[in-house]
Amino acid sequence: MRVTKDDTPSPLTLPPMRVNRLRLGCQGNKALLYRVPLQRVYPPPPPLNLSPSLIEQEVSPLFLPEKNCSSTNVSQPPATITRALRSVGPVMKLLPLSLPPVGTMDRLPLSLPFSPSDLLWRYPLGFPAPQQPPPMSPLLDFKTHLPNNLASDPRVWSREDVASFLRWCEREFDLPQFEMEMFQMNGKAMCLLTKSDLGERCPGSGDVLHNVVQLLVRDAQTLQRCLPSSPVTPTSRHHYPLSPHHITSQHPNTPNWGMLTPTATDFQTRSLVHLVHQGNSVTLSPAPSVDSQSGSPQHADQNASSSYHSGGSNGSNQSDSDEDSYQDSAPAHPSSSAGNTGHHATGASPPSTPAPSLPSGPHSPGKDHPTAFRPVAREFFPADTPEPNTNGRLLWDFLQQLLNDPTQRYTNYIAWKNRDTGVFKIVDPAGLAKLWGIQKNHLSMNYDKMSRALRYYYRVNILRKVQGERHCYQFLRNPSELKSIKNMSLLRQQMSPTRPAPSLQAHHTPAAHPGSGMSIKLERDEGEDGRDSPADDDLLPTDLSMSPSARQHIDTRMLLCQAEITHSLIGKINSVDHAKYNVVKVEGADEK
DNA sequence: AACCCGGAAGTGAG
DNA sequence: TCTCACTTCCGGGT
Repeated sequence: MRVTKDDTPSPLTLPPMRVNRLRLGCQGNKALLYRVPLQRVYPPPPPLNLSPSLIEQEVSPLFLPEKNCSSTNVSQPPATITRALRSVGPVMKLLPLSLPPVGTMDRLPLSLPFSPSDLLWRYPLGFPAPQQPPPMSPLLDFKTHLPNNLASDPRVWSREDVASFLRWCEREFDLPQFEMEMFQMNGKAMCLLTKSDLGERCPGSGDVLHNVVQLLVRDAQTLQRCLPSSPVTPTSRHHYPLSPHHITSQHPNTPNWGMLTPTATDFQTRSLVHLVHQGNSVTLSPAPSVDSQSGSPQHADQNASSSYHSGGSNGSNQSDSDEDSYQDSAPAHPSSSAGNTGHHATGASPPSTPAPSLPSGPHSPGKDHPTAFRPVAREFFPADTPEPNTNGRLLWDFLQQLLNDPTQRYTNYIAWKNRDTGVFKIVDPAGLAKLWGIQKNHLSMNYDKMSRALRYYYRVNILRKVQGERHCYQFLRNPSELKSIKNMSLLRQQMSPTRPAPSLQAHHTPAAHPGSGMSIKLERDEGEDGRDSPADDDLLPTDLSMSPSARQHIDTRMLLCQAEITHSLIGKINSVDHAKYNVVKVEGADEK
């Protein structure tokens, strides 16, 4: 579904903006938003729906301590405020708030991607937080399926609660029966068990259990930070003015991509289903795309019969980010800066095309505001899956966005040669590099450097060089896979402190998951370019820093296990969510 | 000369 | 402090 600007402000992403940031400060007793010097601002800033006035109304009473609030000290946000805001989690995440780069426009070779007024909808004034639920993870959704008697915080569970939880886990995750004698402990004690502890107590299920517990704990901690008497404490479930048109959810039959996107540990993410619970008039639309259903993402290898482009049933190869369906409202036109002859398509015009909803996070303005600031439902990966600020910040994602620009404004820089196979050509290497440099605020970027970054993608099978053709590369992953790469990367990051031990659960096989949209392939690159791409490359899809030799020492099983666990968890979450969806679903909402 | 490759070290954000 | 995704620089090859 495409949404017009009126409907949904498109938090744009491309190209980059270098703008002043707003920071929260205080003056006297009042909170202020003030600018801080030019900083790098990435396209999808987690929108913060704060306005000075509202901050005064809503925040000041609770968050503004008298101290630190000097009328003269406007140059730095009082740490207390910052902490206070941080303490409520992403809902009140500071920054970046983009403002029109007043004094910096001239430094922008590109026209701004949006007008100041655009910022109003990008960062609508208003303070939705009061009724906004705290950051949720998908787990919070399935958490509601915990046995009724269980508190959300496992640390307060009694011994009986623990037993109840374990039984529930057995059911929910198809785990082998736990030996209850091994869990004669209360919840607090259980939470203190390490992964290996749990592994010993329940071989084969320990890591799953550990992950679940840790996620619950983390959520509980997050909630604890959010709930206390803060103005952001959710007070109503009806705050989200979600209309059927603005939130899509996953069809129960839809592969897990929509739900998979938010990593199980992404606590800045609320699943769509959660939103469904928040607002009771949510229609899940549009119908899942073929891609989403397609289950197993396909590679775009030359010999792949399938289309690279499997991700886009609408005919556009939507990158993961594109699947977020964003579009810039008025993307800067590169041409002006990169010395290209690019057409000024929409320089000052409002987005005429559907606004891609940024992975701006669950707290994007759209979800918090009734009409004007609603997030755009993503066509293939429904609005539940905001991705934490990765859009446009990853090079491949950036390229995808340019390539998939609906109005083809960047074809002077980069263009598909064969969209179906993911082959594209960098038409203007220098110009593209410049754009990338702007995006990353590395103004000395050139093609040499950018191409080095591209070459790192060979290693992880995201890209390959098209032999014999200058400036031609090929995406080896379809959008779904790219999304999974991102997810896995995020998950890996988030779970890094508790990475699973290299144990492979017997029932977790590294096979593709039919219908899940996720497949863990051990496909080996044809190797025509001789790159080192061990079979497990796919398993570390985005770990660009790892040397090939180091990669060879990676315990593939561990990775598989991790992926499987992740998949299992998310799949469970998904299925639970679906079940819940069936309950909550608005009448008349057609699942098909 | 431009492109392409990949090693190595550094950077900055999270 | 660590990881990740680059960035920067480079020597070498085509």
